[in-house]
Amino acid sequence: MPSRKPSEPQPQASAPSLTEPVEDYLKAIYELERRNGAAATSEVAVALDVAPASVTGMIRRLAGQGYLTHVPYRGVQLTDAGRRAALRTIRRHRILESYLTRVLGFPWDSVHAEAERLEHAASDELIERMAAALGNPTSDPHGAPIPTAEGTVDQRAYRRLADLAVGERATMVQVSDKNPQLLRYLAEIALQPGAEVTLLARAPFDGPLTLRVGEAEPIVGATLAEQVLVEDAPSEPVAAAPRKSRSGSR
Amino acid sequence: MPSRKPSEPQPQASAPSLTEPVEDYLKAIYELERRNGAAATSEVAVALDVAPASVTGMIRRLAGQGYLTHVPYRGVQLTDAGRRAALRTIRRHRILESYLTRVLGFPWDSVHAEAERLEHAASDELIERMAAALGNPTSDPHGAPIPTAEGTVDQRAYRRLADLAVGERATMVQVSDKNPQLLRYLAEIALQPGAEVTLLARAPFDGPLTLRVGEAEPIVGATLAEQVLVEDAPSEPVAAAPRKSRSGSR
DNA sequence: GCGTTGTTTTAGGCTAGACTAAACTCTGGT
DNA sequence: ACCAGAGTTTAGTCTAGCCTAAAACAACGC
Repeated sequence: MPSRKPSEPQPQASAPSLTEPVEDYLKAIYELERRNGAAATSEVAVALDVAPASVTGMIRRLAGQGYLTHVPYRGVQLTDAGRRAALRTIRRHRILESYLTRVLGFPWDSVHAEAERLEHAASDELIERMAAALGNPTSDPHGAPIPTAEGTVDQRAYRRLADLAVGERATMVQVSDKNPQLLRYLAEIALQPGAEVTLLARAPFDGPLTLRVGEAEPIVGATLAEQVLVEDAPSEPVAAAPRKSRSGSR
Repeated sequence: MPSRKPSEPQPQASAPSLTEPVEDYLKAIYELERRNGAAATSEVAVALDVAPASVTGMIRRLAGQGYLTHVPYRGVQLTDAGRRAALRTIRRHRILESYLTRVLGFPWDSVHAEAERLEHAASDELIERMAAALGNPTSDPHGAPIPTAEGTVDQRAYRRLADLAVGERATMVQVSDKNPQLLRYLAEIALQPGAEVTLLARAPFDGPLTLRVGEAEPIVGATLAEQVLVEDAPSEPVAAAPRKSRSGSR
């Protein structure tokens, strides 16, 4: 029977035990830093739906605890400790999403919210048992890479569906898990990780794109195409013979 | 953005969304009320490991929100709303315990702590999917009855192992989930829900009891025997009559 | 080089939930 | 019938995390 005296400074063995808000801040800062090189106060505020002043306050505390460095008016960057904590949370989130969809049959557009709450409550033991039950997957249902327990992640950058050249074929690899409507629509047109997709046509002025996914030829907006990441399709069995190469990819 | 005025009696639409501490208080009060008829401030304080003064404060707030009635210096009792909320949390807890042991292979002595945290984070959807995956079980791994989603529970009272007469045979049905050491020991001697147990001898003055469980004849202390609940064994060792009643309420 | 604009920080408050210390109330023993 | 001790409540603080309003700052256009 472990005696409880929760008000004392803990032995700090290996359980700093971050609060939910702290885990959320670190996770959000990690993602912003990945995308933009650094995280601005206002960006964090938007990501977490809190006032900018609240972010400043939290940031000062986290800097004091060694999770990040803050140059006033310049932005924040995670320290190694901060990055480790963020990746741990992200790992939990993605394993939970995987388990909920693959084992419990949740639709892929509803697992984000559920994982967002469970990631703070689940023990390492539970997470690793779920991972094992899934055969230690390397990506979640939306194609996002799952960090290892040691804190390494696949950092590959992918092209956007919007950047394909007309006629080009690719494999869908990833999409953000945060927009249920988008995810439901993608499921409807069968555009999910692993799916083969060909860009058949592109209307001018950022207009809609015509795709081929399986037998169907859905027409999607540019906004959608910017959110879907793809990688080069494995060398094609039969020639799709793209001849009208007029725009350089990239 | 929902409007804010959280300190007033709310219209009570359908999303009261209790906080973790509130759920814990209601659950603890429910259990104490079941056992003792009413819950005393100090009992709640011990159960939740907080100071008695903290309990008084929380109780005043919960009374104001209509979850319980409080007669100063006399104790508290849950209202219907309070009882419903408590049973919801207890249902979640027990379904989680069942899922963790039966599906994810957790040992039965470690699921309590895990469920204690997850019960506040899991959605109804998740709980019901887990319950369905288990075939809607009616009791958890420790034999505690699982309330239905509508809020009814099997309230049968059982005898304690300590109260058997020498020579009497019974079926083990239930034990508290809160003491991991005890649970580990019970697993060692195969004294788990469903096990047949016979009291072979009892030493005087609350001394140790000699049991028969399967082939073994473990000797256990009176304290242990007081925590283990049993029911009359199916009449004869031979001929198991078809018995199905498992849902009697009241 | 200076002011305007937008971002960031400071200052000051609020709530939930916990604490300690002190005051109050109930009850049981003599 | 009283009064001492156990149990309970009040009073006053504390911390985490959020808020708004106002001040400070950076940076860009002219």
